[in-house]
Amino acid sequence: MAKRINPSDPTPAYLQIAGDLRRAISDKELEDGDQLPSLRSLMADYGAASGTVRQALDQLQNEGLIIARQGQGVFVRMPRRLERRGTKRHLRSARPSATAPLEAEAQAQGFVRGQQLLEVATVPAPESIAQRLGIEPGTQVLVRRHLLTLDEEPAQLADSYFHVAQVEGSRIARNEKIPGGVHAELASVLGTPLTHASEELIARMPTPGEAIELRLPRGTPVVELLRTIYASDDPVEATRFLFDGSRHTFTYDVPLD
Amino acid sequence: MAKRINPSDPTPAYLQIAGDLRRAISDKELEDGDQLPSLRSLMADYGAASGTVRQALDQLQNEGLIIARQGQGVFVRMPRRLERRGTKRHLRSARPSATAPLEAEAQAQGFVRGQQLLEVATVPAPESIAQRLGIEPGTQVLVRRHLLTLDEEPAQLADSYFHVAQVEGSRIARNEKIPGGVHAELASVLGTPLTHASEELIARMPTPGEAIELRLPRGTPVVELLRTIYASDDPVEATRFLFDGSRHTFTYDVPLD
DNA sequence: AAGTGGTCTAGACCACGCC
DNA sequence: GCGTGGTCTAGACCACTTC
Repeated sequence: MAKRINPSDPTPAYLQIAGDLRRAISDKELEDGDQLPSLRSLMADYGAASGTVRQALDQLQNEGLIIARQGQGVFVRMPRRLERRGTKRHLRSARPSATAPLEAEAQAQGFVRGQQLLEVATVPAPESIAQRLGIEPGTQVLVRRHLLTLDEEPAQLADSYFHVAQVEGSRIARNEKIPGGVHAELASVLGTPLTHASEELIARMPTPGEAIELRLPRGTPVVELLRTIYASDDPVEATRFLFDGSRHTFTYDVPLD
Repeated sequence: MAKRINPSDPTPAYLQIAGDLRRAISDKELEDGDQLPSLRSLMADYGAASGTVRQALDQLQNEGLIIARQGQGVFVRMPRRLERRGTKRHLRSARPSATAPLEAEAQAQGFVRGQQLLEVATVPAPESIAQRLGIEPGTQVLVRRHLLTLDEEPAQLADSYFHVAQVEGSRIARNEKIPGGVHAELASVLGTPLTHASEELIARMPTPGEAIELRLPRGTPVVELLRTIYASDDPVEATRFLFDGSRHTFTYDVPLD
């Protein structure tokens, strides 16, 4: 490693230090989980003040390359990603109830997947949901909130919204898991199959509240995904997903012509 | 605004300051483009040292909420997003040459879209591309590199890779724009239509180099999208897109059953 | 107790944009 | 010239983890 600041280089010292460390990581001198030199030893190595070295480490944290753990040290961080298939996936009105397909998919990729039903409630529809369900904002809707984990770590929030009139009295409106899956249940309650869905994704930085819910370290973007499910062109479910962006990849099939 | 640090609150002072400013933004006291109080006036307001106020502003920059411009001030930042449709989009082997569909789409959304062909070259295939084209890494492939702009600002990089044998001698291999579009040309060169594509997206923070190429302020994630185009199950093109995550949304249609 | 990262001070000086 | 943000110092003290 360079361990020297070049004063004739106009690059700020903290970026020179960050650059040295970044190169060490991309050259695999330091790999996932490895500990970086301590803040104090970097100060000594480079002859820099603590604030300067901190800036360098902050920079790399914000790039998502390292994670600092108080009392322990600073470590390289390169999490694996779960592939989420947007097509030919789990969305089937008739579903083999052996093992849930999402479960199997995660297992095949070597993850332990967990799912918690956090809440079932009736609430006024948020703007983005109302728009997609084709109702006025503020109309009462039923919401089922889930938290999903990968390898025991929170990785995804999913809030699914339904028209109250369509699901009241059904298992969907009760605070309990639905063994065959919500979509099979929804199709059966409606008496028509679910025909298609549309998905809209954006990437952004999390709000502080979201960062806490998903336990996101600095430098981790989230992917917000809005999925609308239709039965014969009528929107029957709208779900707002919030994914840990560092631990997912999203795939879609696109037919041409 | 609060303008006061509560010493009995265990929340660090810089997060209290950031919280005050964040609330002002989300409550629309400060809107897109508005200038925040200067660093020095915040120091005076809160009775905090410069470093502390800077930490607060850094925090908000990393959330993508504000942008600091040296010599000018700190401003609220909420850019609009271009919708990129993953389905029924521009990918047609026969394409009406009136106005390019992507162009029309951007215009309909009120953006001025620009496109530059940066380079056409033959290079060894990067790992991720080789994998998707079904060839050995390092095999020579033809690449066409584009930079796309929205409202005169760089917003997207796109590197499209082709099998050398399939495109040599065609207009695709020459350093010039292709009026009817690359895909119509590719289908005609191959003598078969393009049948389908797959897209894989990840969200992450940019490398410093990428941040410069796309002129990304701090707190802006990128979306890296790998698209593979097939003609009868044979991969014929692989493109690596890099989007300014703050200025795009991605939409897909998902058929069910 | 010793070592780690996290916060904060009270400055100095630099670089940039605008009038 | 003046006001803006950007970098940096040389510390102090706090919070957390490990032994």
